[in-house]
Amino acid sequence: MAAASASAPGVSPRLLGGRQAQARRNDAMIRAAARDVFLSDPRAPISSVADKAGVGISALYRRYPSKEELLQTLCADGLRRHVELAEHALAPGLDPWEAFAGFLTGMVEADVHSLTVHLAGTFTPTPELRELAAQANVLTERVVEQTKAAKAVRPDLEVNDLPMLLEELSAIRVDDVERTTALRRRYLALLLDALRPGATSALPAPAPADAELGERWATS
Amino acid sequence: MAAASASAPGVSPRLLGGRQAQARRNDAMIRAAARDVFLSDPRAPISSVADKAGVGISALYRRYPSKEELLQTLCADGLRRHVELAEHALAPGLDPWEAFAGFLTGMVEADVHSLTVHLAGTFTPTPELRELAAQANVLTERVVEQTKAAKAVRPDLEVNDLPMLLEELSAIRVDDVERTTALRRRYLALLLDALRPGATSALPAPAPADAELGERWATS
DNA sequence: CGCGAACGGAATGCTCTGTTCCGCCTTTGT
DNA sequence: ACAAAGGCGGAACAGAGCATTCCGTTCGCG
Repeated sequence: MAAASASAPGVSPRLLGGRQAQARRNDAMIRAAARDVFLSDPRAPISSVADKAGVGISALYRRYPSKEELLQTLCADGLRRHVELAEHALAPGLDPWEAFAGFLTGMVEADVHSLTVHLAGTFTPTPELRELAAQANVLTERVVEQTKAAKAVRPDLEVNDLPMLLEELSAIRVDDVERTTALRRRYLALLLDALRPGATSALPAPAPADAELGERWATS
Repeated sequence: MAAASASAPGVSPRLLGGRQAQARRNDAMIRAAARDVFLSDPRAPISSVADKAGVGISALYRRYPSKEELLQTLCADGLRRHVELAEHALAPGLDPWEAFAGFLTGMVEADVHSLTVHLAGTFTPTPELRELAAQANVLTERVVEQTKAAKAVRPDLEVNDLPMLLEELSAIRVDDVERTTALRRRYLALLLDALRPGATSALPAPAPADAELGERWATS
């Protein structure tokens, strides 16, 4: 995944168009590379994205006028995924616990938290971003409410616990990406065991307040 | 805690010695400031330590020849605390679960993980550090073994899970330090609920291997 | 065969930091 | 009372890291 296609002269001769095809391929490579790189280090230099994508820096700047816009794009992608997952969990007919657990699982697998909250400090949010974030917030609240209403989680769990729990899980990280996912699954399972209703000890402090979560995504 | 004592001329006239007393006070201030600062950001500049301590940069460099040595000192402090806590948990006569839970609680309250693992990337470990780390490792293993032998934790918990779980907990962080501790207590309680033995789901992936933990503290 | 979109990657200018250095102030020894 | 010396504050220095710009090159297409 280092630098394969863009530099070899005769490789894969015009399977698709020519220059335009490369451009479209580069588009995808860059998106993917940016996701990978910034997922593992939100403050990574833009050159490492170019390196990972196997393209030059100009290819990057041709598409995104600045690093900030690239990050905003990635963040928006993450928020959209967040919304999707919440909507799926709210679909009628699902087992409440399965819906809730599936929501968390999806959030962890897509590393939505890293894509949104971790990136949030590194650029100024656009109105669109705020809009998406507000939407994600509302839907997430609804998911938690639905689950609590069905008594499918311990009653002392609050909405604002979720970002913190996701923060915990996204701190799990080893060099290998797939192994990281596997490990996160392990500790998510542990977490889910603790969240199931049943004889459990009382939680010793109130859940995070909105302000403590950084209110990066104020509901405004 | 900004800059109170060091700059006002007539304040607190020689309550203790004179220059030597200030030096000793600075010593403590600097240690504490460094702990606070690097705990909340392992890559913080050294000037922010000086600022937080309310002293100039020279006061710092008088004591520690370089940033690296300061970090090494802090890390050693953390490891020593780690060893203490493990030894305490191994003291005979304690309830196995209480010993284990107390160990984790102590590790979290002192933020040992941030002091050791998080700092570990930012300097080259000294032999003394390696020695301490090896000791901490061995004792921690013993704590887990003791707890598992007493069947006081779920059987699928492994020693190498602990660093990851501590990593999770040290990801909990808000601006206010005390509130951070309180929140960590909350999520530690959640975690302990999941660790207690009982009807729990199987964990879906093997625990971290030594190498995956970064083997920063190789047992050598 | 020539035009121009798309690139690669060096060059630029700026910011951030570890470390050094210099002049000042306050004890302390005589 | 005075001069030397320990401590100190903070400006100055040097170097690294990075976003962004710029220029020469490549290659498909008309």
